[in-house]
Amino acid sequence: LSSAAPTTSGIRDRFRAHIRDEVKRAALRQLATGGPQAISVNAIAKELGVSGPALYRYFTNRDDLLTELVVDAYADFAAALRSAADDEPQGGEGALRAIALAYRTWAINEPHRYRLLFSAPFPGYDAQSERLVAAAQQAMSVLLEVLSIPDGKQATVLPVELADQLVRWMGSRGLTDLQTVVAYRAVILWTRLHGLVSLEIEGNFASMGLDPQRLFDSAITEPSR
Amino acid sequence: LSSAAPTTSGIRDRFRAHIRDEVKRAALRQLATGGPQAISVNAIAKELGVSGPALYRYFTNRDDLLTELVVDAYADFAAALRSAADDEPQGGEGALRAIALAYRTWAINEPHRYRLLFSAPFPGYDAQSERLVAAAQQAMSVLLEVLSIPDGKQATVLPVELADQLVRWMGSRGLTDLQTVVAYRAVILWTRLHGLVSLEIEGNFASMGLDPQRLFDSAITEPSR
DNA sequence: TGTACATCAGTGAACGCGCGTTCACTGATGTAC
DNA sequence: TGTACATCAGTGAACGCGCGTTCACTGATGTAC
Repeated sequence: LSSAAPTTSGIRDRFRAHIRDEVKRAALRQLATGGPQAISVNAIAKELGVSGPALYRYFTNRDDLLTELVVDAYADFAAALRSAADDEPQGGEGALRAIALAYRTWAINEPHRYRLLFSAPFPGYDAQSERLVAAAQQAMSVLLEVLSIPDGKQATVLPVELADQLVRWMGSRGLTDLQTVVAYRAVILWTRLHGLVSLEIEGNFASMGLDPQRLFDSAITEPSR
Repeated sequence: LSSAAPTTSGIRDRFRAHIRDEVKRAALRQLATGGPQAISVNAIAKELGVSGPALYRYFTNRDDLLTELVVDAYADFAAALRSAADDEPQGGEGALRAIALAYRTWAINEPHRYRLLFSAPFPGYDAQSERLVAAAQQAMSVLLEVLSIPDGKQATVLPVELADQLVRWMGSRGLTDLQTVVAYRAVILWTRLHGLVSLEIEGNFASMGLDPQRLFDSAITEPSR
């Protein structure tokens, strides 16, 4: 019923918003502990010292709550990247470095939320809801825009089809003044960051005795190797 | 009880092995459909037209079955890479290409199994069992060995600590005649392959309108960009 | 300012469901004499 | 070759558990007169 945002900000509405927040925080705690399917309406209620059905005053159902978590994570992640990019002189040598660092830091600090965005989603959960798609697209715009750092490298020759697809995507996202090759570079950079970060998150480097931080630094320092 | 491998290969033993296999295949089907936690003893039994408790003749419990699946996946994945490497003239220009292709092909064909290896594992599942660790280490040896392709690039200067860690890992895996820088290169290549493949698997490129195959080809064709 | 009423947060019981696992058992099947 | 016995695959009932969700309800709390 009542998952609509409260436009009128009466006393009760502010109370509602506050509780919604507490529920979400408890859900994130469970996510961090036991993975996505550990998020349980009843368990959250118990954690908040309240009966299970009480939560249905604040979220229409479990899926509604999960959607909220994902949407929040997208926004949070995008904001972190944006902020890192804004702190740095645009297009400077350190820009990529700063953004890469922000990317990793966010993921390392909240691996479960990072997984929520880029790893296997909730089982039996519909990831095609309008809200979700919108949130995802917005975050991806920020991510790729921020990673679109022109470098002095020789021009890459892209297959026409790929170039077309990139142009189409850029158009749909309002990034019209972007070189196609730069957009391509941004996508590639993203895949590299994700590769490093997602393997680190699952403990793959640690189990090999490699220091993830150092590995990341080396990989980022000479991105062209 | 009876999860030990049958050394004596009597009639009943072969029967057992056959059923064990059918159970695993059903489990993989459920994994493909509903994710890791959709693998249910009772559901598998139903699919095989048998009562739930019957399966306890073949696996001591659910975790035992899961372990089996993961171990199999590691072996299978490693075999695919090994085979691709063996089909190619060693160290040749096409070697990396062939292995990258094999890597992607395996992952694309069985994304759920690929996730089993490199994405978030089963919730509440102990991934530290001896069998599992052994299987994982063996597969990683193959993966990195196969990716250890010397190239003509200028020497990379690695931080001492990272170099030490790499040497130690190589030693523990019996890869003594490997240059440290080449091992480093292999790790980096792995992170790039994983980045591309894991993002493709979750549909991230498709949702941007990008052809994953073409993107992969471009990324692999100019790995130094 | 004081009172009456409508709103709504939260409760407890109940629903049907599926899970992993145990237990005592039946009955077929391979094996040993 | 024929019979007796031990093995063992599979059954059905039962265990305790937790899940999401509904329902009719109580009682406090904000609001309107």
